[in-house]
Amino acid sequence: MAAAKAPASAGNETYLEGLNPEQREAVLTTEGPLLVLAGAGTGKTRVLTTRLAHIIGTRLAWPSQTLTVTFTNKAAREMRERALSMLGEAGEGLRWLGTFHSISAQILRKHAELAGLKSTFTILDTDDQVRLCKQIILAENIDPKRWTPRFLASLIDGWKNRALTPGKVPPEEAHQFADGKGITCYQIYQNRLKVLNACDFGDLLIHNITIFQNNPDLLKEYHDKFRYILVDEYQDTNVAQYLWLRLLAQGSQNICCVGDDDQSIYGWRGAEVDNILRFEKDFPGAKVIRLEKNYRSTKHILAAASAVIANNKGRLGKTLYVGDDNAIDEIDAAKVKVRGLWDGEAESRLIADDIESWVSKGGKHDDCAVLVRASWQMRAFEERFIMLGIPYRVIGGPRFFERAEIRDALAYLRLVRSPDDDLAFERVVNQPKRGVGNTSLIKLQSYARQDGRSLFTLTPMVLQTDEIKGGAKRGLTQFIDHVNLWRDKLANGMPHTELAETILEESGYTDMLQKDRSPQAQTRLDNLKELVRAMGEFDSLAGFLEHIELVMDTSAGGAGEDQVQILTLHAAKGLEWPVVFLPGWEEEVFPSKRSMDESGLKGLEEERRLAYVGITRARQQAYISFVANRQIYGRWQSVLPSRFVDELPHDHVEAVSETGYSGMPGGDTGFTGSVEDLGERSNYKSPGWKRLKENAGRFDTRPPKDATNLSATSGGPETFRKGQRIFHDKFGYGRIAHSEGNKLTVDFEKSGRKKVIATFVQPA
DNA sequence: GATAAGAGGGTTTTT
DNA sequence: CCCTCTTATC
Repeated sequence: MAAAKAPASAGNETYLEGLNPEQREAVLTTEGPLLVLAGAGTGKTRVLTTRLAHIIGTRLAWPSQTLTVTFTNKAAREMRERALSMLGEAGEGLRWLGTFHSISAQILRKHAELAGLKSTFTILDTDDQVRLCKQIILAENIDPKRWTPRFLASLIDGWKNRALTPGKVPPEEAHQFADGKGITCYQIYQNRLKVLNACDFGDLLIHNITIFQNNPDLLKEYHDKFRYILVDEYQDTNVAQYLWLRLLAQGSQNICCVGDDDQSIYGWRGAEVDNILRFEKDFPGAKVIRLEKNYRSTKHILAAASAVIANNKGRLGKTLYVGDDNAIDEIDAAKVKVRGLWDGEAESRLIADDIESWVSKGGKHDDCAVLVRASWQMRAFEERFIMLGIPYRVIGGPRFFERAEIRDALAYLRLVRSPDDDLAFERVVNQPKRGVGNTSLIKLQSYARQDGRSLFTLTPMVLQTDEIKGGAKRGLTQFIDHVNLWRDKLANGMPHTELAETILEESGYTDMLQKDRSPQAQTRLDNLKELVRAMGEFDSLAGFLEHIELVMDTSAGGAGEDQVQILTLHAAKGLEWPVVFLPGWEEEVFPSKRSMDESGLKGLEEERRLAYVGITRARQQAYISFVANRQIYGRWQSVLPSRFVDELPHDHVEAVSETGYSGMPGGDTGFTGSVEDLGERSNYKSPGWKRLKENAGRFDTRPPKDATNLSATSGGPETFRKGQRIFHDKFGYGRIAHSEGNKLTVDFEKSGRKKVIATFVQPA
């Protein structure tokens, strides 16, 4: 971009072409609170980046005097890249650009003692939290089956999202858990964290808030430090984050938030859309500007997304329109395609084919993304892509840092750095096996509880008594000695990667895996090597631990390669691609059953916003698909098309049934045309669709093993027509020979053989 | 205390 | 279906 080289103040103007003069001035006016309400693809991030560049470029503040907050690490990374490309060297030193959590962690490290912590505190992940909750539940004699640790953890999380410390939880809510013990557990939990010298994600913000509230002088320092505050995705802030921002913004009042109420998709994590609706009240004198001109997508994509989101009540409401200078020639723009298929395999096959043909026409894999509702849906695509050799990258997915071996290695490192970290101690004290079993651990824990000291500091004293004998004693002694030795090495300046290797070697962990002949063992060793490699990118152990505790991000490698991206809808927010595939639009999958069970209409509306986010990720072409049968958690189920499919506007959507699935309107005739043409056949009125609905859940429609690649059939055995042409991966093209009873026989052209390809079983 | 087999429970999204 | 936690047995 040419603007990168131009003087900052002049160059930045070119980034704001779509804004009217008044809006442009507001963005570049640097005084007072500003809210930018911006629909999808209207250049939200660009506005924010431009403002940041303007502030720095015109020397209103040094980079280190600006605070820029995002929600995801990916967004932070992107923001930094964009700012640097606009500013060049002037942008060096954007120290306070990051996620809410990473920035508040930085601040907390500096003033940890004000929150009763040491600056080496560890940050617990979800798994640690749940384990801690379990211990508390057991200690309090609560039935862990009736009141699960997970539930307690989410309850506490919810309170922290709303900035409720144990003293502030409303009494009626305190009774939600184990007949009123909820608040007690919360209190114990907090006390335990203090002893462990640890905090969880929520604490990072809560501690910040308390420290600021109790130390006005310190807060004043931060007011002076942060002269300009910029916030991305404001609609996703929770109460704690809002309070944190308000405290920091009290000084300069120069806070600029951008957001879109239609893209609020983190309600389950405590996000309050209210924050954005209330902005003008919270920040008196605030300017509000609206961006409604979309630069990203074709009119069909926009129309489809708008029509779906229009079904939501309780939104600010805005009308997006297509910029006349959009890259895509409007005349040639393709409609959004909606496709019904037999099962998930057919779906992944079709999508893989589409990607191949896109690439054969000169497109890149990079241009394509598959956006799913839940990560279990990713596997089908991975399998197909591997089979065809399509390069792909999973973003998010099963997380590297959540693997057992990685967590073990990290626990060793944590313990070396922070001896009070009991959770780390418990995790690795007998891993690999050292003869320290449950009994010994319970003994140690009861002593530790009495003394109020950590396991690690207390164990040497217990070892001097005869309380623990034999193998357990030997194991513990060796363990303690090792950790002390490693700690010395760290203190004496051993490089952290070398330390990690030493620990893995001397603890016997590598040995254990090498002796393990199971197929996973090699992967685990590889993962550990990868971990050490990743550590090398940081210059200290502290820096590394800080990073992984917060980031837990696997997307580091592989960026920039030409790969199809597979990710969840949540992870896709803020990103865009020319071609976007949106599979799995079935009731109970998307909108997700769980979300609707738990949050009813509110949940449904959030799911719909997710659909809106999904569609608007596409620049040129969006493909929506649903299937008749889906394997969910190992069980075959017949499923219905999502209600969101029905909400799509007929004028802008093309219904395609390339595979002869008669559950799809017109599917049994191989029809291709507009949804409007299908008229009354759509909206569940087609015979196949109707039957699907009636028979939902009644048939076990699993095809026999040798016909798993079946790609053309219908909603039930009686819907097959003789002579109907179908395709089967293994046997090629064929025509239906008989549909008798519950068996379907096909005549295959290539082999000339008749074959039973599907058996329908009606459960008793 | 270690190991193997069995029962039971939970299956969304993320910092 | 997969993973964890519990129980039984050595």
